[in-house]
Amino acid sequence: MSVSTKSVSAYPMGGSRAERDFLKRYDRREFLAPLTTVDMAIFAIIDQALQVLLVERSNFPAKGFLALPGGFVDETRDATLLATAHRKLVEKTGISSQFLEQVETVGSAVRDPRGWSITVLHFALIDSSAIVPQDSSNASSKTSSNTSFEVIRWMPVNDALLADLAFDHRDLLARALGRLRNKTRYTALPLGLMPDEFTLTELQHVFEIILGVKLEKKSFRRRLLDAGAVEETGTVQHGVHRPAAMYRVANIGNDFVFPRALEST
Amino acid sequence: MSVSTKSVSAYPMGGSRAERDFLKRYDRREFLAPLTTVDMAIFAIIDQALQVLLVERSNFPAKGFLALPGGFVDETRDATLLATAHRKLVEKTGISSQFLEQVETVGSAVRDPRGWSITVLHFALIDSSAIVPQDSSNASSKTSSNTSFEVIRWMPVNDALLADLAFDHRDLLARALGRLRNKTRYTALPLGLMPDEFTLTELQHVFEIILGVKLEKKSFRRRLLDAGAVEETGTVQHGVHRPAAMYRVANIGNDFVFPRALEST
DNA sequence: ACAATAGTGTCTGTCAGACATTATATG
DNA sequence: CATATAATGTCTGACAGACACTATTGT
Repeated sequence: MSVSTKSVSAYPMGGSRAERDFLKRYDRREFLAPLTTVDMAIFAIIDQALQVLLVERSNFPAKGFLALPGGFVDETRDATLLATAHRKLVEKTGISSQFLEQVETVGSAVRDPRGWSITVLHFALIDSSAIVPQDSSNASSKTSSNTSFEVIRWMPVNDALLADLAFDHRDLLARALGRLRNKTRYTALPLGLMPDEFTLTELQHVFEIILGVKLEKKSFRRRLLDAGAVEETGTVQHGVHRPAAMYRVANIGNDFVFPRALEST
Repeated sequence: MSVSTKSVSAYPMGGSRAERDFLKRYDRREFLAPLTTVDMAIFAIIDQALQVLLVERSNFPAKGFLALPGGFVDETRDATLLATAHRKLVEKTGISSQFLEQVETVGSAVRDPRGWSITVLHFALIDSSAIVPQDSSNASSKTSSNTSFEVIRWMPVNDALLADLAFDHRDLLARALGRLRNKTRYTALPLGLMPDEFTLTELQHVFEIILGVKLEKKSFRRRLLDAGAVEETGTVQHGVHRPAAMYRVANIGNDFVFPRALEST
């Protein structure tokens, strides 16, 4: 009740002399902030299974354990948290992806033995056929906290959920996977896992792998075609029997949120 | 390919001597982490409008500007990020709420003049009739970064979205509001804004205030009653005309996700 | 009795599920 | 031409929207 909206000018333009003095004297190093990292659950379909990229930690803590790739914000290179996540993705896979999003942020006093720590968890979906094998000695895989090599390994998510991962990474993986599964029920998100061209049957199989249930062919095609999420390339894929029309992702970047979820039961 | 799942024991149990040595020598103070805060968009229905709690900043930077309440993780008191958010809520309103959730985390080099900063944005829904006016001199409103009083002010969200808020708080408010509006379309989330007892007409009005559209009475009642989200208290509210049955929230803590969204158009 | 609000009956439209049917390749 | 897979036709069921209708109170 004491501040009128009109009485203040837009922040941060200008800045009073007092504010400038404050900022000149301010030194972040005087304050202890939680250890903050960005962790990635990078998914791809490999050998007809949903797999997640893990790294073997080459440094303490949890040295030798498998972990989700991640690292610290590089203040000189990353303009935003999404940029940090994107950088991590490219470092590990050599490719970029439109299908990169924040899942949630987990922070607690006990999740890392170094002290109160926070991780901003993201997931990324990639087309496994586009992966560029990363040289382990690649300088870009070094981070401010890690100057050694990290061995990359893909593992089926069902195995990874049973493995002893570093820190709370099994829980983080479960959260990322939960988000992916949920969004698969009401969006066209799994398009992010497909190669440039694919058949609708192949796309349906990917949905089925993620959800762990069989889907109705007719409903599935109707949804995606009516929404304009995919478009025919004009070519066909010849197999042993009737050839299948090839499709590509249409209107990439669109979200394709469907009005009802699949398998609501 | 080089690490067998079986070859590692569960983390963090045990911990090798080398790991213990590493942790003994490790000092977080040597690393510069982004400035990390938890910010809150606390919503309530006041005067038939959706309002948000703002504070007038009493310290630099952005001194004098209105801002979403927030602050640093208190490593000695907060076990998790949710605990930090909950503590902030209680400090500002004097009450607790089951309807407190993380929205997203925003981080960039430019959002705070002190340097690379991150905020973990949450929203909370409260029953305005339960608010305990907080003494401005309440010691618990002091944080490690702020030892002065903060003036609390409720403002209709539509006004707040046009006001000059500190930092990027107008954007944060828009994000929290977007989440609230979206979830209002397919969950029973606005129950968090209701008093202990209410009529279905009152509840419908709250939904309408949030969404900014009129809803169909029959559909609205059918949804909530069929889902078991509310239950009759057995009492009625006498007004000028036909009395209305009073309801309370049923199965609090349940999420009540509906199979279809409202006003999908 | 009338005005105003609470509450119900019931029809329609949309879209996912089920499943039968037709289409088109290859061997 | 037999068979496997691709692709379509069409009926059903669940549930939101529309809106007319009935119910119950105070004045």
